[in-house]
Amino acid sequence: MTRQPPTLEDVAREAGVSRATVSRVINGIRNVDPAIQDVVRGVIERTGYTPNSAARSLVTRRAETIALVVAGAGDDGSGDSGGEGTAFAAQVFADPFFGRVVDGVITFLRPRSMHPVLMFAESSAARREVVAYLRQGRADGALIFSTHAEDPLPALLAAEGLPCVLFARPGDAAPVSYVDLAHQDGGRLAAEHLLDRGCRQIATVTGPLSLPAAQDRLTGFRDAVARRGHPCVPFAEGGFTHDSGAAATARLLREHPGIDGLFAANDLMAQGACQVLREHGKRVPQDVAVVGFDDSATARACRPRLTTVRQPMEDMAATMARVLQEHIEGARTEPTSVIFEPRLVVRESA
Amino acid sequence: MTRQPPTLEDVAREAGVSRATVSRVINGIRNVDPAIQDVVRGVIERTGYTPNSAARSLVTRRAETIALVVAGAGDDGSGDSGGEGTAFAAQVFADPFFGRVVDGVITFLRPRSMHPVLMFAESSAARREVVAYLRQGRADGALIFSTHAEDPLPALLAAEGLPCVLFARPGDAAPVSYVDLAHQDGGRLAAEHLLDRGCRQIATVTGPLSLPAAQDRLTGFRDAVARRGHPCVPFAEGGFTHDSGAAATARLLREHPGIDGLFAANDLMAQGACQVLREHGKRVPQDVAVVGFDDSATARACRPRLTTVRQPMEDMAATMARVLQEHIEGARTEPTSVIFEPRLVVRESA
DNA sequence: ATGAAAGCGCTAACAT
DNA sequence: ATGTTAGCGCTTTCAT
Repeated sequence: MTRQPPTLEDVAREAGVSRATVSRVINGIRNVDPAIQDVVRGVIERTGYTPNSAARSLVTRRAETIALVVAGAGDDGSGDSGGEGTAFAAQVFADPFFGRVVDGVITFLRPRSMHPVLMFAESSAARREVVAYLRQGRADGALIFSTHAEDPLPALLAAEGLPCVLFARPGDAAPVSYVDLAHQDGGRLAAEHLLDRGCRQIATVTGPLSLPAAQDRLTGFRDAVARRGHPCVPFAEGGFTHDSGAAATARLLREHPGIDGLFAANDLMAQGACQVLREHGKRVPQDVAVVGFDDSATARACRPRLTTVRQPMEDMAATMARVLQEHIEGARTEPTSVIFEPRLVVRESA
Repeated sequence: MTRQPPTLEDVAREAGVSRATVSRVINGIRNVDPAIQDVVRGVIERTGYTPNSAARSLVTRRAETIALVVAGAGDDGSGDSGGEGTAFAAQVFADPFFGRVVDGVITFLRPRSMHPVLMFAESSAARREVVAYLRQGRADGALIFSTHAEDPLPALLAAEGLPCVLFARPGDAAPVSYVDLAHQDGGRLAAEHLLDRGCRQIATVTGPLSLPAAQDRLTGFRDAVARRGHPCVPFAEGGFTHDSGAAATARLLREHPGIDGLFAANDLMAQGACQVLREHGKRVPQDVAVVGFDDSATARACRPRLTTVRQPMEDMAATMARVLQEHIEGARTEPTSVIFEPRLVVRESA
């Protein structure tokens, strides 16, 4: 029979004051006699008292928790496909990109003693679960990372008036805040670097073109190249995965064996591209220069090390958390957007 | 002024029954007239009622949440070093290994509508935070993944009687449940494969030898090799990171240029090893066969694809969640341990 | 500056 | 089978 943990009541009795006073001391509210404060703090220390957070949330209506949701495709119009986990998680975390996101989020949350709950919204059942979670007050808001455009989740949340902030501009112009990168500028940076290096036949492996981000990187790249006198750029669509990058590069090479410069829309694909190039007897960067995107851990780990367009993921994620917090506190009522600038990191591949 | 969300009371009034009855319907408790059930469900549907989870937790004393904690070194005896995030997160997620963990955990949690809160415990302040979190009742238990042995966290939790399950046997024999891999068998698998392949001069790049897992992999490897007539095996200690694997391999090569078989204690290091070998003009696997460990995403992504010892991470993580759940429910009171068997996955590197 | 008292929304005995 | 009642542990007016 382990004894019940002490409550506010216990502390109050022990300290010879009222619950209200103890509560004030705990929440750092002014107007409490310093002497009493000491007594109370002493009792708290001695008893090892910890406030019960359910009781507190019940009255403050705050969970001090936010949902960190990774949203994917999957529209299984069906009802609740129920249980079973999801290789989706492993897939998402395979791109080290997400580690930097978590890092940025934690940096903001920790000093405010808020905490992130990890959620996946890859099916309509899972999306409903996210909405329910917030409506139950288990989280005060959501940070959403969609791997596909046309994600229905933001609109669902907006319709319920639940605070949320997206990573990347929503496809359907839902009225929600978002943080994004100037992807076109990123594409331009890559193009100019390849051009400046003297590449004459350049091509690009894009991300899924249903994603605005992938579109924009392509557009920025293409425009910059056109501005330098190359009217059309061969491209092949990939899926932001290692294997899709390799496959796309193989296709590109079949049509255009003379390529000497390649821009892959993320590092994973750039790595796949380098491998295929090598298999085709091309040296990187001597025969073909390759530029990636993101600057994820893999960019430094592979050989040659990747020259890449870096997104300041940590800052972007922390900013998302900050904006979300403003919405939660009511300090901000209208949706806003914050756009970050990418920068080129030159290593060995180009 | 947005209207308050409906409460149980509202639903009860609307349905013409008592709160208790509505509560019974929601919690699926028998002994409720089917007709009434329908009415109640109708009202819930119409009003969009969602139970407030703080209120529920207050009485059930369950948060339906577990802490997913990644614990690291850092003993800053100092007080609260306070705020600031941690590149620790990015570092941890850089090993795709963790994605599989999340996958396994979610698989178990989701059907039980429990949720994971992500926490990092890399400093003593952060460890205290984890303990406080559980004591506040914000999570019902913790799943702990330590990157270093001698982690003080398990003992702290055990001392408070807070439910937790570790990944890997604790260094200090804290009285807590854990799930682990038969690392020695893994080392043996790697050794036998290299030997069967005909390697004559084999060596190994170990993990941090302060970690029991790294020790065991080495021991299993060494014993198996000895059993086949090779009394001593050269080894170099790494740190489970890509770069440390590369560095350790370089050292090994300096002393033993004739190596023709190499076992790296994880895939990240195996990848680093392959790169260094190539730089030394050695082909993998023709000149040197390389075996990794984990079977993380990188094993399939790098070239040559890694032959590696697979840990069933998803199953292990799901098992951790199951055991934790048993502790939380009180269905299990004594600590237990579950050991999984590794298996060899043969690809191209050996 | 401090205390008394009224809930927050829910579950769980207990009574019927 | 359903309703009544008593809290769960905390914050927060409102008095004093």
